[in-house]
Amino acid sequence: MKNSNNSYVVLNKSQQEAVFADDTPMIIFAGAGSGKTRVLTYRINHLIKSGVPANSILAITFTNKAAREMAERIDTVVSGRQKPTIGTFHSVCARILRENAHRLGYSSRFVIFDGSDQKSMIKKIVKELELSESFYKPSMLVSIYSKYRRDMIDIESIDVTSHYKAGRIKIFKRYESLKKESDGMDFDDLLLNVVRLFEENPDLLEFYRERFRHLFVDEFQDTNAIQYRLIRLLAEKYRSICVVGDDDQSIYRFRGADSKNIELFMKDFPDAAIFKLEQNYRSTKAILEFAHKVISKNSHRTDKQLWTENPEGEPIDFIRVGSDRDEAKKVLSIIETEHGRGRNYSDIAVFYRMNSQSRIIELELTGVVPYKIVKGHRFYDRREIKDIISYMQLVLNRNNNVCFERIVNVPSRKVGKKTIELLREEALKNGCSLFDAAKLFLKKRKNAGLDSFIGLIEKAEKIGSIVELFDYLIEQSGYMDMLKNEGGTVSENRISNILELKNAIVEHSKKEDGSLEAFLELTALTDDSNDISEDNVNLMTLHASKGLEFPVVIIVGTDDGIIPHSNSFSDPEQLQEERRLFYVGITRAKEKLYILSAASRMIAGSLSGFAASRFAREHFKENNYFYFGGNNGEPIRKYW
DNA sequence: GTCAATGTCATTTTT
DNA sequence: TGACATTGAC
Repeated sequence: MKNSNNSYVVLNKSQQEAVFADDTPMIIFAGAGSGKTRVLTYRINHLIKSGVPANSILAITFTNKAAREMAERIDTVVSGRQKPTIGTFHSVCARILRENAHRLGYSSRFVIFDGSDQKSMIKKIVKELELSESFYKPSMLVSIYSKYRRDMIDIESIDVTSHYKAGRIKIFKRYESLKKESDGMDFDDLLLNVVRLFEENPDLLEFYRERFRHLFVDEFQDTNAIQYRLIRLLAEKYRSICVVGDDDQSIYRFRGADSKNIELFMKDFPDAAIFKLEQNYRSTKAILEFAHKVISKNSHRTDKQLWTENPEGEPIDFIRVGSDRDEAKKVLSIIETEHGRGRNYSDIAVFYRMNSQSRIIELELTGVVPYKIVKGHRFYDRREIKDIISYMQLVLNRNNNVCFERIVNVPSRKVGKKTIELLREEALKNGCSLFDAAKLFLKKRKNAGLDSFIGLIEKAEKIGSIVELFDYLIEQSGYMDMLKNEGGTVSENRISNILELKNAIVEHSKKEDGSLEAFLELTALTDDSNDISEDNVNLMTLHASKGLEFPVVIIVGTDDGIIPHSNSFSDPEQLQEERRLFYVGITRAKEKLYILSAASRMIAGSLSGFAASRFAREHFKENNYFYFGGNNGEPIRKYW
């Protein structure tokens, strides 16, 4: 077995202990870069070798990318045709639900609504109920509701004494019924419904306990209450469960992740064997020491100290410049310097706290240095892609009102607000979907555009091959023509995105389960499967950097108010999470780390001043000033 | 019903 | 800054 440096590796002592431990509940505390994926895959291979059927193993990862990586490393020679199930919580749950949707009153072709679907649904509901749009903000409602559901709070039980709460409850109820009507589930439903399914159907629970007799959970510190409940349900009987985590890398509290699940696990499985992986194989001593200084300021950590046999390495450069523009220029010059020293562009990554920071950096890099944004927008979130996918979803399930409304007038068929309003009334009256309402409507009134739309979808429903269906839809709907007529680079981009989607469909159709349903599921749950092959500088948020590593890392925006974000100032818990986020970013670096800070930047259209981040000031003592160094951006170097 | 111009508002992180 | 909604002219 080779590691990522392409040298032959063996397991160190603590790794071996974990890999070959008895099949009892176990928890592995794996520090950053300590080879946890290696341990996980070795252990899975070990189980298979010792006679466990590969297909009775379920490994849950945090991202689909991690799942793919792990799948590649599972020893297929040993497992033969059987394969372990590897996926994220959401994709595994979706699979379980497809097999049993009827028990919950869904069809097996139910649709998955992602975050932006949720937002637009809520927005529509607020309008429909004639509530104040400035008060009931979709994104806020989505997150409040998600929290309710994660905490398993029944909205019926909430007191509605205050009118704003009453409004919310109304919205949430309507949202629930809208989802049901459309035969759709959101991300929370995927998890909740599986828990419900298991708790209400002991036979099913038995079945899946048998099916997934051996459990592995990666990034355990980022599981939420429901996910933990699900794991416990499955694991209780056979108690073959291995969880891997690092409380220092818990950065998804805002999404309900609770590193207390680690304590809970140890309480629920008091006999769990505990392993610690503390040797780091990734970073230089300089980087690791800096990382440790940053994270050790947090309280309530499980005690551990990473160490490495790697060389001391280059010192960390802390660079403070005058403005965000200068910062971007500095990023460019660092990239050019590093590239000049013989590094590939793909060896370099730039991390930022928020997506909006990427723009100014892109401005400097475009045309000079090749770069790619790692899931800035997910590919499947792009407008043209969502449009086309909506077409396909509607073909699959004509009750999907959300999709119907999205595309009935794209490209323009002269079906505007007024017509849709009429269709809604019709649908309400007859208790049917918008699609069927449209058919009824057409019996009474002429509407050429709507008529052609209905015809388009009904014809499409008869097409068997998904590739043919795709071609039919983009051509006959007039979508391609619309883009071609628009002209301009934006439209050209959209066209090439659609062609890329076609590639994905062609690829998909060759797969074992090449169905349209399976494809649509992929689009809802997949993070960008972006080609790693090309030589690009990687740009991404700190969150997106988790699980990755790069020889050179540049962290920008290390200012008080950005990292840590100003929203966290008042909440010590939140502040600790920001520190962990910074720690995650630092520990991605293998050889060289640059920390950048700017004294002023444009935020939301206005210029504001920033002090260097407290996380940096603690260590780079020379920089106790609000502003220094002008625009020259000479690094302040710190040697340890 | 469409389009362009103007106005308003928000900015954390994501499966 | 720019995404997005609303307004007003055709």
